[in-house]
Amino acid sequence: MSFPTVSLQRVFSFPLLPLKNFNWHLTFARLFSSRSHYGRISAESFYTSLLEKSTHIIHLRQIHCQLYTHGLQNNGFIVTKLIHVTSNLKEIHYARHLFEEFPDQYVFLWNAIIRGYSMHNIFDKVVEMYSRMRQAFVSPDTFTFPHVLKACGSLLAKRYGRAVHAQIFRHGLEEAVFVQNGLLSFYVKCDDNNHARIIFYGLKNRDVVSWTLIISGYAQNGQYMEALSMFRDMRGSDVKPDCIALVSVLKAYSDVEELNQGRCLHSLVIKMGHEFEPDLRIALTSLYAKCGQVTAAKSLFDQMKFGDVILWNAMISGFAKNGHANEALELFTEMISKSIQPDAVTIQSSALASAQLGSLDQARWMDNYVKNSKLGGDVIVSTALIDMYVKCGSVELARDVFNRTVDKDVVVWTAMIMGYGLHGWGREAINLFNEMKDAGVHPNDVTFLALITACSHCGLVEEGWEFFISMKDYGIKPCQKHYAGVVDLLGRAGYLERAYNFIMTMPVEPGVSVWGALLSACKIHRSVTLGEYAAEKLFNLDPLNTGHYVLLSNLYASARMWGGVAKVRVLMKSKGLNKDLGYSVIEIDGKLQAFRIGDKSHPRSDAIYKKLEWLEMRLLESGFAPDTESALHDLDKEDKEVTLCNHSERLAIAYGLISTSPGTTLRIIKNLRACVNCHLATKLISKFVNREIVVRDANRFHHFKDGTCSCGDYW
DNA sequence: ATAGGGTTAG
Repeated sequence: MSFPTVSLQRVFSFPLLPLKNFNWHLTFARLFSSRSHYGRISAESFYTSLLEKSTHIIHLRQIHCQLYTHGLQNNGFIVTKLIHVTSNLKEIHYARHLFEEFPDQYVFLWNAIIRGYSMHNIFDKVVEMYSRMRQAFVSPDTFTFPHVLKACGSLLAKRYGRAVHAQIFRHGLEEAVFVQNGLLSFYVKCDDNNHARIIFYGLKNRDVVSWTLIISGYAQNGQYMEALSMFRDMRGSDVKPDCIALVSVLKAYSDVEELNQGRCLHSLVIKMGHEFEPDLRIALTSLYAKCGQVTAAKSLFDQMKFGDVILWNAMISGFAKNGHANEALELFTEMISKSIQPDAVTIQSSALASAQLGSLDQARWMDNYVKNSKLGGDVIVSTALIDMYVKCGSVELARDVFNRTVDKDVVVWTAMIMGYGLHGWGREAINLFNEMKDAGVHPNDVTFLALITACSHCGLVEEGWEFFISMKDYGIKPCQKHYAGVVDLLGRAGYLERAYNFIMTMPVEPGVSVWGALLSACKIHRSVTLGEYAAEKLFNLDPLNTGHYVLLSNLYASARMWGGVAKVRVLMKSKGLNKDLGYSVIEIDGKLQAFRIGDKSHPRSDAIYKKLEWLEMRLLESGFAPDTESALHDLDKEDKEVTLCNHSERLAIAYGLISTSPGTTLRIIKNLRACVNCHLATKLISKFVNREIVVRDANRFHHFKDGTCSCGDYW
């Protein structure tokens, strides 16, 4: 069979296209020199070369026209190639046009158009074309199935995928490793590990892709042990892991925060000479960051000269998740200054960092940045912004973001419900929940957690209890957090016995969060015996958590049991634990200023203390009588700080008063829970200085105004 | 011409 040929003379007589970056003469010269037969080359190789150099749709249209000029429009080889290049240039509609006008499409043409849709993730079209192909009685081959299976997996089209599996079987392709890996990938995406395993063990020749698929399949399902034992099996086989396989295993280690195993894999990476592979760098950076090894992560990050967005994201989220909010935000601005385009994930992590910082100015800046970027429409970005505004003290601005979010999913609704709850607006939370149901969005487990917490924060005991009971109507099984939420709801309201009985009827073993909620309720209501019981459980379950010891100590102190206080102190010393020092942060002109108890480090210290004296005087005039606990004498200095409330909050208020114009809202963030005395004092202060004071404590928000607090003294 | 991985909200 002889291919149609095009003489070079005729080629040169084509009208040459005046296009930039497209040197026809050079193309011909290259063709010419690579041929032994001067003058004549096959049309196939000529157009292949031409198409490989095409960079614009205009080139393709011209080539398409030329095919007609030379009667080559029905040359399957060339048109297939044309469809390929057209798809590569994202001109999928034009590719489809080329396909449709071709007479008698055969398997090559079908594969080309299916590939085109597949590579641009237009999966419903992949399935549509595959169905049409079968209706046309064209037999799919080993090149068709991988695309079709990818589409089925991405669409989670389980039934269709099973049918495709059957067709693969009928075509006798059970030995084709590409097709079988496609099936493996399909079952992994559909969370069907049983079938994935059957395919994997049925494979005669497993390649590195098969191994990677089965490992990441287990990891995605949370079956980390199986994933890692698969990796061991792989090491025992004759298939050598490549970069992608190593990245998958590293991810499994980072997800379970297995730092030591991860380190071993790091040395394997070095041994195999992959340490400078960018993708492995990212995986390693992420591993160290997730395991809290921020310094190690940063040094890996710094060694990368040309990092892409994902590397920056890994580092920013690593900082943000480990409480290094400032470093995270510094990286974010550095990234922008280096003209690396942030994406939705970058915003997410940076918004998380802003939320931790608690600075409303910073939050507004992030919001503005998003508004001016193309990322505003992203639901995940909106959710992150809502949570950020909520944690920076502004439910109103959070609501603005919420209102302008189109296509609200359950996570956005839940974030907003949670926001209302955090600020003590339980009724608004419940109303929003009803709106959400009216909008046809189904609540999930986190939604109910948000509702129970919201009710708990403002004493809506029966409402909260009803939400807990109604979970089963939605087919949602409560987990530890829900049980802890209910214990908090009941206990905080003073129903300690009901809370205890509730714990006793739990179908699962109560965990740290449940006992912690009970102990904290016991502290509020000074129930020593039950509190000691809860503390004992906590010391067994979680012996190194400072918070539990402090709670018990405070419980003893509130009941004036100084022996108990001393006992806890000794216990803590024996475990080498120290109390967290209290501090308060206030934002003035976008700058955060932290104060500790008795802090005199600020340059304006004299003025601050003068204002503080004035505040104390006015407080006494307003009838502020510190709780009698304040007169405690049996406590050492440190215990007094905690019991009396550390005065950092009042220092921050004093600084705020002298640094802002009258009427400005003061926004304060503290690391510990609000104490009784400070809460009372701040209420009074808000009245006589005529300011709104917003305080974020370790647990929730308080809005002080006109002598009252939004929490209704219930926290 | 076809398959696997890395960042990810409440």
